[in-house]
Amino acid sequence: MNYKLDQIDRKILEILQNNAKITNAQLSKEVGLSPAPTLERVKKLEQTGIIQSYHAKLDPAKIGLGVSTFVHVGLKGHNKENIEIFLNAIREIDEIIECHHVTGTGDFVLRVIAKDITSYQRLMLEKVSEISVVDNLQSMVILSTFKEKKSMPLPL
Amino acid sequence: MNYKLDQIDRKILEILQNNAKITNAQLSKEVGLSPAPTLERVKKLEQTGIIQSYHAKLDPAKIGLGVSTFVHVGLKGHNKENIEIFLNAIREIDEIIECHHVTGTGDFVLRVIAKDITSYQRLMLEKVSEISVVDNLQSMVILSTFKEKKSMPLPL
DNA sequence: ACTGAAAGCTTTGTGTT
DNA sequence: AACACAAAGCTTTCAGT
Repeated sequence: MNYKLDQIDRKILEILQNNAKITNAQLSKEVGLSPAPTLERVKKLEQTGIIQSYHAKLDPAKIGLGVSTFVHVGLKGHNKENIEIFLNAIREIDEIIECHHVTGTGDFVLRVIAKDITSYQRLMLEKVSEISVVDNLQSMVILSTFKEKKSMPLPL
Repeated sequence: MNYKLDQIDRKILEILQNNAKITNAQLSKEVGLSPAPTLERVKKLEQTGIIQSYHAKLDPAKIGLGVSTFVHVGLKGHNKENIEIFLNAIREIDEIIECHHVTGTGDFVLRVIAKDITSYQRLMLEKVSEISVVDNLQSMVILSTFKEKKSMPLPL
């Protein structure tokens, strides 16, 4: 499932990844089309699912979320049942904002966000460690973030 | 720098994190205010920087980006100069969409996205490994993503 | 924080190149 | 496909309450 995007489509995608709130009038100017066909292209990109959704990005620090981490999780077994148990538990925990199944030493990588180290520690001890199928945990606290592109490279 | 948000502000933030394209009219209905004061609150949240930006989220698979990874990077030394050299090199590489300085075994965690395993391998071998201050690399390929919340937990 | 009105823009549709 | 133009519908702003 791969679509043929021309140069204009790519430009639209690049712009909307970085600024979803741009008006269609402005967007059309930047890509060099008139408003009508520009909007048509955006609609098509949405309908085909190339554009999945639009999100506001908040500043974690300003809403009292000072701690952001990656956590490597090893499970006690790699069978389907254990994975299901783990995922069901993960789904219930609001502070876990991402959960990826990965190759390598651990089985899963989590992205966790919390108010401070104290509440992070309590979260990990009381909730994540307590999941029956969890064997081992390794936390990496993010000290600072140097790059956080909201746009992906568009190939071809 | 922390702001006092009431229940309505939190509801606005929650909604906009999940759907930045909602109209003000609809948003005002969902939070139970009329359009004018609702818009005022959104503007204030933008001005204070609590809302940082708005982004379109694309489907990587549909634009031909099949490989997404985490990479742990260890540097040859933890001094300022080496870190600067590393960050300057990282900034130039489009496929690296995130770079975090973290505690733990490695020094940095990267988020990398590429067309396929072949081009990923070439990217790592020819570009990332070649950075003079890089000592060791460990890639974890994301097999699947089970949770990817675009909204963070709002404390209090 | 609300209502109500006015201005401006977005968006849609038609006909044309 | 894209354009220009016009019409309809929102969004947004600005009064006054």
